[in-house]
Amino acid sequence: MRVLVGMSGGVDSTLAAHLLKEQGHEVIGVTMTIWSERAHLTPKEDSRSCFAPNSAETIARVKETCEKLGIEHTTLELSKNFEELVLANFTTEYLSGRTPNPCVWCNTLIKFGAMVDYAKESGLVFDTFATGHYARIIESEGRFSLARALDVKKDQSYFLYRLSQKQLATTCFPLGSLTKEEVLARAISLGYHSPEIEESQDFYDGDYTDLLEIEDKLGKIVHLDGRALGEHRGIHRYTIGQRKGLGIAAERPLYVIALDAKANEVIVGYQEDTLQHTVVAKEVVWQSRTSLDQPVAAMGKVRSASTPTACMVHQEKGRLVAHFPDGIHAAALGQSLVLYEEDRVLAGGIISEAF
RNA sequence: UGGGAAGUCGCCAAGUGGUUAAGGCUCCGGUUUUUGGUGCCGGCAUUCGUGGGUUCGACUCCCCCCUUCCCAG
Repeated sequence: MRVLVGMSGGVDSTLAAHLLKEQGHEVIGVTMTIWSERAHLTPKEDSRSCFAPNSAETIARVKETCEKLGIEHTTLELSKNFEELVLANFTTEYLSGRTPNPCVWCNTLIKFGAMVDYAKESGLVFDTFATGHYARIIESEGRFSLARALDVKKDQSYFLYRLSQKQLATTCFPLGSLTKEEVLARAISLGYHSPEIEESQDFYDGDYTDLLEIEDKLGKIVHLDGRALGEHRGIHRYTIGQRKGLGIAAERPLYVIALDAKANEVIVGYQEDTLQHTVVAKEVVWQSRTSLDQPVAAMGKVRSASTPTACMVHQEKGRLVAHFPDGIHAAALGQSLVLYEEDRVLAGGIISEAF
């Protein structure tokens, strides 16, 4: 089989490529660039984004690694797509008082979307696309569903839940059943791990508001009880649940409870005010199930870095409604609700309401 | 310029003769993290409105001045 592997130059993607080759596949490495359109924003020389590095040095390093692996390597320029499909939405969402998750959209639209298409158009021949993501794909009865990685601590299925059946059918995650420790140990023994090959791969390693290019728009910071407590420089600088950066010295810490785009106000309250029990998500992507006839028990995640929480979920028109008996804190509109049954992702969507 | 009260870190606020001048909030740094955010860890007044005085020793007692607030004008 011919496999195209998304390479960042990091330990994970490098080992993924190595494992595929070891399994006897014909492997091609690919790296995409997505920042050219906004090159002027590059905050650091070595800024990288997933397997979309910013600097020529990083790409050179990836090529070196591929040589070492004995595989071909190609770089694809996707910054226009990234700009139009991810960054434009990123900005619109923030202006609307929501908190977008660019990685979720980039994965389905760019990385596993436009880039794969573009790779084929540019003449690369491959059957499957692979990445170093920690997630698994389970096939049963002709249906593919995304599942958590065996190493739950490193699981990245939250960022991948929007992948379609078509995408999952031609994707594989070689690291899905390995732990980070195993990956690291293996990479070190193979000589693929060095100080230059850093682990961290950020979406953007500057201040995200730089990407927005939105003018400051002064407004009020208002407490739930109606008191005006201070001023803000624009609602796009805040996210629901945020504590830091309000600049208001109160008796207790204050958290952002809501963002009112119309009134240009940031609504704040105390920690207990962030507690919610119901989350509604739209733009649903079904994974292990295709619909819900009746409520089912599931584990729900409302943000990437949080442990799944027990909930009852049902379908209401095209939306998912999850009820969390024990409550959750500050689900931010625009982030994703991802539901799990055991290890499998049941479905997920964009949070449109939480209360 | 009559009467009363008060001035301790950016904000709030303990401390009333001998403390390393609490604590909370804000802020800053680190950590966690392929978004944002949370959480966690750490940092943050040699100085108590100013100037004198009493005392072995004062943020704590006394006096002047400055400032603020309340009442009366």
